[in-house]
Amino acid sequence: MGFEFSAESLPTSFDFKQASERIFNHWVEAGYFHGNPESEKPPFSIVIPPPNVTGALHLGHALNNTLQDILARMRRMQGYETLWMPGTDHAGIATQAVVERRLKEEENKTRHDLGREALVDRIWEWKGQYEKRILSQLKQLGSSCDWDRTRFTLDDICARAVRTTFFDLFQKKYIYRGKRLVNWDTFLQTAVSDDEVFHAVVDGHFWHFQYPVVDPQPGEPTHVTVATTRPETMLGDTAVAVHPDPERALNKVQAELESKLADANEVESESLQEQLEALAQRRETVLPGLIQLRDMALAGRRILLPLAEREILLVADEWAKPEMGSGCVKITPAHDPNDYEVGQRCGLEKINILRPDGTLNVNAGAYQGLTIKEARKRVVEDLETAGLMVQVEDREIDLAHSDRSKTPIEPYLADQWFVRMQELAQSAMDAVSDERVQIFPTRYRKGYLDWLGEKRDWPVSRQLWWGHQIPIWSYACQDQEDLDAQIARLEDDADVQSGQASFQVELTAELNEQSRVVGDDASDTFAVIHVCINDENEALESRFAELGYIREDDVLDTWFSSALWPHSTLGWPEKTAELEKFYPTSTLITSRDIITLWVARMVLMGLNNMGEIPFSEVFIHPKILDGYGETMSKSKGNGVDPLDVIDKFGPDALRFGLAYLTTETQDVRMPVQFECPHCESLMDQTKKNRELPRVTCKQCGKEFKTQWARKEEDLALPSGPVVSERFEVARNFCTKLWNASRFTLLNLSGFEAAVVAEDELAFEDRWLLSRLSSVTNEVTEKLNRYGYAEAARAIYDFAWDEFCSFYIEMTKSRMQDEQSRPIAQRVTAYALDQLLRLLHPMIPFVTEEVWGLLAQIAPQRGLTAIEPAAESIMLAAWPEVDKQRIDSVIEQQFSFFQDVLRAIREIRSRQNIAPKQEVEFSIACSDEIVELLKPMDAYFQSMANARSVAWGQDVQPPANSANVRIEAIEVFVDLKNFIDVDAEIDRNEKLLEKLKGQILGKQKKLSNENFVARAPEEVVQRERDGLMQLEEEVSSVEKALNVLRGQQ
RNA sequence: GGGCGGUUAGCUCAGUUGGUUAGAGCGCCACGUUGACAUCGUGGAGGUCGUUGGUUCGAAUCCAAUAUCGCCCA
Repeated sequence: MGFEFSAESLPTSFDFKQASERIFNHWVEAGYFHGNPESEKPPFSIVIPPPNVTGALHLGHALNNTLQDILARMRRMQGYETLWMPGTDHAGIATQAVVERRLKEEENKTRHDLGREALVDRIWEWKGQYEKRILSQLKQLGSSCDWDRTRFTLDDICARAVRTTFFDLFQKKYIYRGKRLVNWDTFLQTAVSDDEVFHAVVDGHFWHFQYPVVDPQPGEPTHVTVATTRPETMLGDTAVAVHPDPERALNKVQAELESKLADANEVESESLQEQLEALAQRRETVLPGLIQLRDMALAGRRILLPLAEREILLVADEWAKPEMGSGCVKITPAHDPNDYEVGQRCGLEKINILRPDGTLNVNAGAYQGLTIKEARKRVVEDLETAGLMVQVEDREIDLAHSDRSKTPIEPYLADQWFVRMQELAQSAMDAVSDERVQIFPTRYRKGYLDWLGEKRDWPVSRQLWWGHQIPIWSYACQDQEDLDAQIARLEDDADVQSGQASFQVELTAELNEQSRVVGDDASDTFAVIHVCINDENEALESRFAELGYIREDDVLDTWFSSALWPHSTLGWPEKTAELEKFYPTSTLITSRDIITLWVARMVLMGLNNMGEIPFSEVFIHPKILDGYGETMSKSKGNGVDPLDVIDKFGPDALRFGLAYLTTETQDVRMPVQFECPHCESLMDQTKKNRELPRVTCKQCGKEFKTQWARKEEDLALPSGPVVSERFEVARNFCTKLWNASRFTLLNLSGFEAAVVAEDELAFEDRWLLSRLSSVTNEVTEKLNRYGYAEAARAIYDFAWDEFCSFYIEMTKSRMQDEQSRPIAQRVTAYALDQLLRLLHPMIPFVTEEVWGLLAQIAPQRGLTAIEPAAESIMLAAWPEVDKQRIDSVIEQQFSFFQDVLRAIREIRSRQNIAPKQEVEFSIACSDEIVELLKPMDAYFQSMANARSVAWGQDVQPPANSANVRIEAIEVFVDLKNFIDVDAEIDRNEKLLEKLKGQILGKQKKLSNENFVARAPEEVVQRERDGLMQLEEEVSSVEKALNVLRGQQ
């Protein structure tokens, strides 16, 4: 037996920088990450929530992927054929916007200067760059994805799945075209989604003007007054609304004000009082008029829209607020979301007055061709000229802006493709209701079900160039004859008959009748025929093009392709071996903001395409917030790059730290710091300094750059990474594990594997094995239920407090002893082996490294059976719980030992006795406990430098002593001449006070008849026992005090 | 406006079905380096569990109201 480790060959900390890449490459090359569809093992599969290629990964991604990897690695060790499918998402609008913005910044060009093809090429370049970066980040994290299978939502395989799905839905008549109010960016000429809109307060005006009533009867008002911040929209007005029951509405407002007044303070009540008075006045002056107008509305009376000289309706709708302004409101359904709703409720026409570029269209009459700004000016002038302008107020306006172009958003009615959700949504609701799909934590079910329950049709068009172009070719028919001819031709078409293509007719007139949209181009079209083609088929596509069919420009919502992810990545619509083996997938791990956008849609698409749910469990994990409770983001500057954390603390520390934080209920707050690149000191990030391009270090006074650096002089500075101290715990833990391993390796010289018989085990061996079994059970169960933090805590506490602080300390003497060494070595090697396996899913790198080292000196090991160590810890079996080993008696006994040890240490500490100074102690306790503790005698020596002098019931305190009582055990430390009497008196007096307080509390409880009568017998008994115990303790403290006082 | 969640030590978080006067890590204080580990060891100080009311013999825990912060939806 020649091999042994030397202290020199094993550094005192794990060099992750040197080891990570080597270890990871080895795993990849050995093919451990590969999911084999031909395997006989039971499957376990996860699809990655594909990170989008807009930018690099942040800490939220690191968390998401760590959690997936922990499960994947555990399942692999448990003998499952595991597939973790990686990939990225094209993220239509976000990615295109980033590239367009750069194009503008760097070349001062718009996408129109480049054209569709060239722009898309640019975006592919961007994608290539960021995908590479993202995949590299995932790999540095240690993600055990099957990298050979990496997919992208816009690659050929995914594209085919999208095309097939769209065609299927089209055939099922789930796809239709309709109008929808979108956030229109007139600068970029595209719709942007709600979350790409920001609101900013700007200075504006509030114009009040009058519309004449058509044929007013005697006693009726001749005009109604309306107000708006956007006067030009009046050209698209189709109604004026008044509240259907203005009196009731005012009563309600009054009641609310009064109830507020009831419990308002003085300052508030003054203003509330004023509001109430104004309301009362309003009842006098405004209410009668509103009631009259309401009646006129019900009678179907009309208003004359000035300038346009059109008659519009007067309608009754709750959107009108009788407590505000004139109580009447103009309605422009095609250009305001609230008015759109009113339009839907009241069946109003929706008149679009805008062109995509933000100039006015033919519906604006004389104002056609003007920009919005010009039109506003002219409309205001013309209303003034007509004597209809009543008042102009200056007002701050909360205006929606496009995040992309920073220009104001115009609500705009646009053609959009929709997916009909009635049946699809129901199927996805059923899957969760009957628990084929389980969502954890369960509280997220409600949001999922509520959202799907609305069954709102899904608008899938995006006015972009980057994405899956909608595979529809449309033909506008001029009249019935044209339509009939086209239909006849299509019905005869061989490709239509063979199911390669499918068509739908959209009758424009009918559609316009339904929603009464007045557009600027639709009026002369009789009907539109839409043809959908089921696959990339250039011949077929160009044949339709030649027939005058025009391809839809828009692309599909990114979520459309992500919705197919669990089956598209496995090769659908081909019937692949992968689908057969790994679909449905086992679990989905994601964050809560996309439960509806993504999770719900995967369920319904999985059911539609595969006839089966895409996954049986969903785990929703917390979000990572900064120290102020704000979500981390690049744009705020409070984001942490996982690579910075990995660089500073190592991948294992990042992973363990994240797992340790993943509790069920809470989001994670993570205060972040800048690390000064000059002196390495940390500086708290504040709301102020996180926005600066350069920051001055408070420690050394030197400057460093941040992510905001743009100017050359800033960029020249070294960069200060953003990190968080919260990973220190995890880093320290990894180092602790490394050093415990190091100790073990150094003490395994001459190790020989052999079965260890039960009676060969020392007391502490049996204790450790008992604890190990309990912890194995706990870790396994917690991870099965996504209890990451609980599992991490359990294994952390065991490894640190039990394995290191006690077991290893106790083996130190055994390792020096020829006789006891072999058993101590075998148990230690076994325990370390098991501990490494339990930790491997969370901290794969350091465990793999130690595993390899352990194999050098203990290539075969085990307790009841000797087995050769697997070549990699990834191939090692997950520890089994050995229930036989769990021994509560031993654990109880061991805790007595720990208590006594702690008591001696405590006395040493409070008496300020130098560690090198040996002390003598005696223990007064029952014979049974003596029997238990006496075998541990040597450990009191080695772990507290204390020598026992007396044991048993008759032990009397030495003359100069300090004592600690633990239940029925009293520990005396003989202090001889170095006693600090005052310190002891002080401490005993404090203790006495505390004990008396506790006794008082218990006495009070027990003298409460209700308690004795109603509380369960065992609880009462526990109180009685506790009281007795306390009284005994008081008497020993009093005794000790007497002795001490005698010595003063 | 609706839904969900948080509020426990200076900081970040645990706290099973209600049952001894509430725990951890970091930070703080004191002491300590000849050999696994100073990214460490030993000991200590530190909390009327957001507020108010209720249920109960008993509430951090259950109920109601309220404040405040966050997220989602409209």
